[in-house]
Amino acid sequence: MEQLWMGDSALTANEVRDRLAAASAPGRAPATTTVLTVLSRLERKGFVGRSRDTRPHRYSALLSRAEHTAELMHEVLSASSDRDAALARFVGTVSAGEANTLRRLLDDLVRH
Amino acid sequence: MEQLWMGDSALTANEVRDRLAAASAPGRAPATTTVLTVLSRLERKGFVGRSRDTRPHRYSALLSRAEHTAELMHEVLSASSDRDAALARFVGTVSAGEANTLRRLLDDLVRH
DNA sequence: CATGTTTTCTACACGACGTAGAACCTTTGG
DNA sequence: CCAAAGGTTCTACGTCGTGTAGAAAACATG
Repeated sequence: MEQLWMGDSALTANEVRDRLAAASAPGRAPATTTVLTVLSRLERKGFVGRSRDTRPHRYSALLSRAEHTAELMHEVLSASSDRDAALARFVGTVSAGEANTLRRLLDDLVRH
Repeated sequence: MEQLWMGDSALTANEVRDRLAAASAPGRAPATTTVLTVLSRLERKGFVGRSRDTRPHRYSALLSRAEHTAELMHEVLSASSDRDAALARFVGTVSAGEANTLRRLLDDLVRH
């Protein structure tokens, strides 16, 4: 359900419904109220924000997809008692390409 | 509920119950059947294995805590459309100490 | 103010989970 | 060999998150 956030930003409930309808199978088009319910719940959980002043409220993701993923990874890692061991296992199973990406990222970190 | 697995390994349901009782508040001691139910569910989900031949069945975690955490991190990462962006965000928010840990781990990767 | 649009309220089904009693199976002391 | 003790499975209930949406309330506007 979050997929659409990460795409653009600040959409109305109806725009979201339309995109969902377009993206999913013909029959699987959710009602606007459904979208609004989900949106409200996501707002309560702090995942999306909305402009209450404009009339058709506009919703937007508070965190980008990447940020959200990174935050989740941190949560998962924090839940582990031995963070270093978990990191080791993690690094030990990334692809070669991703290992290189990580190296580059860490190098960039050094130069502030 | 998994915490105990990661501690030792191959425990009976009663041993698990005892440890839970010891570890949690006095009143909060789960019944043995509760432990067995949870254990069975975890087995069904592939998180724990059990020796069905020995009479008090012995249960053990199939993955260590660290392995499990690493696997979860990979799942989270895989759910992201832009893995590199997510990794970048992740690396950008680790502590300095963990950044060093990562560097060391990546270096070790090179020497097989 | 009537009508169409937007949002909130309320509600239901479903599955995951913690919880555990009842019933069933196994072992073992007598 | 059998009954009691111990272990395991079956069944079940309450709670929670989530997808779903109708009914009702709030609004904008001609």
